[in-house]
Amino acid sequence: MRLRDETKERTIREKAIEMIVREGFDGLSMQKLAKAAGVSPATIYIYFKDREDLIRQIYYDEMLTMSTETLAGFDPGMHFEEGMRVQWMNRAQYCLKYPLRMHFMEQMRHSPFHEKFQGDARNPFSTAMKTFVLNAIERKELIKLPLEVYWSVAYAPLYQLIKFHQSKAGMPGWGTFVLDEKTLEKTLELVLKALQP
Amino acid sequence: MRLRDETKERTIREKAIEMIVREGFDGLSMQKLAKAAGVSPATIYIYFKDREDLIRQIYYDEMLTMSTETLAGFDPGMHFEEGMRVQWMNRAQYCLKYPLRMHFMEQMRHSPFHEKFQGDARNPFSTAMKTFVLNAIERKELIKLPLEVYWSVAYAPLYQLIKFHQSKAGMPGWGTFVLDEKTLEKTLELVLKALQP
DNA sequence: CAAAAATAAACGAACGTTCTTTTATTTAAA
DNA sequence: TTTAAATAAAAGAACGTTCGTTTATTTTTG
Repeated sequence: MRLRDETKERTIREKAIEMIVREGFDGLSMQKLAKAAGVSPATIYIYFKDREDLIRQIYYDEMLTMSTETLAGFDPGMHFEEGMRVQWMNRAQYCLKYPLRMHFMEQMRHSPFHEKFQGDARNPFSTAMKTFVLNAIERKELIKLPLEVYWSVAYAPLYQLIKFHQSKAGMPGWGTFVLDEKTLEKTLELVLKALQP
Repeated sequence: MRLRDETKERTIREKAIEMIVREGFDGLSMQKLAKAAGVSPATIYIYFKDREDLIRQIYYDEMLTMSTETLAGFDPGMHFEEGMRVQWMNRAQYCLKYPLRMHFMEQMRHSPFHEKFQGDARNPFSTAMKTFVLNAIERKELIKLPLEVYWSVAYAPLYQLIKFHQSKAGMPGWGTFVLDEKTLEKTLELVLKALQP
């Protein structure tokens, strides 16, 4: 029995992410990917059922990593301000540490794949988040509002900031933008001001 | 001389948007598009130089429409709260009126096409926005902050709310979410609370 | 040696694009 | 008013290429 070379699978996954980020899903072809990863096209099919399965597996894997890193040091029972700060810093760190993977996820989230794969995903992330919010509302550390409104006000600004940071161009006509810790902290304070009673 | 049938070009554009929204850029093939629009593949090349030019033209056109509708009834000299309200309502109306086009733009914005096409676009939108913000800061109706931070706090929550509204599934494990005017108004008030001195 | 990994080569299908021909419409000479 | 040249739109079929995937074979290793 010959054992699988795990390096091969990792390389395939990494190169796939690179290709998708650089050229979009359009640009991800199995033959080009094989060449980029230094394997035969047929080898890819040992590890992945087909092209869609490849994308799906990368997506799920990244979803899991993201959830795990976002929840590091986080407890749904935390006080609101502390919990928010932990999450903001975790998310920011993740996005800035793995810009490629982040780009991949962003592209994923806005493509038809997202709805296609959504149903299958089971993550402990949502429930933790829900508990955290309900706790905070009950303690009167957070105003009473629908979960979607909370989510939109609490995290959308963070992701937009990160997108500004990562886009080399910045807003057209604006200067370049660098997201430092101070800016992050200041923006978080604005968001907290909006959400606290 | 035979005249162009303008219906043809419009149909091609519409079907292209539909295909991209339903199947992603992956799913947009010239031959399938031709069939969907009821024309010959060669006809598409009368109106568009090539596949990329097709996407680019649809993008620019939609960019323009979006800017125009967002700036309707808006004046950079407006008071902050009123200006924000006008922009929020305009954006929300646009997104809810043209969900397909909105989806197309979202997909566009997160694909490699965005950076590719960005440099060429010239819109009066950015300058109007910049003036509005600087005015508001000077009048002390808006706290002093970088444009990117302002943008992130002021509009990212709105777009996230709209995305929730449009996704049939909602957050996994959450109920369905419908964005009504009251929710919109309440969220805007939260954002204003964050941004006003 | 048994068995799975890995490959090279090839499959039909679909891709973006173009070539050639036909069709519709305007122009203007008869 | 008729008619034919002129021209661009539109179509259909085909181009060579690349696509995702499979088959047949070889290589590696428990």
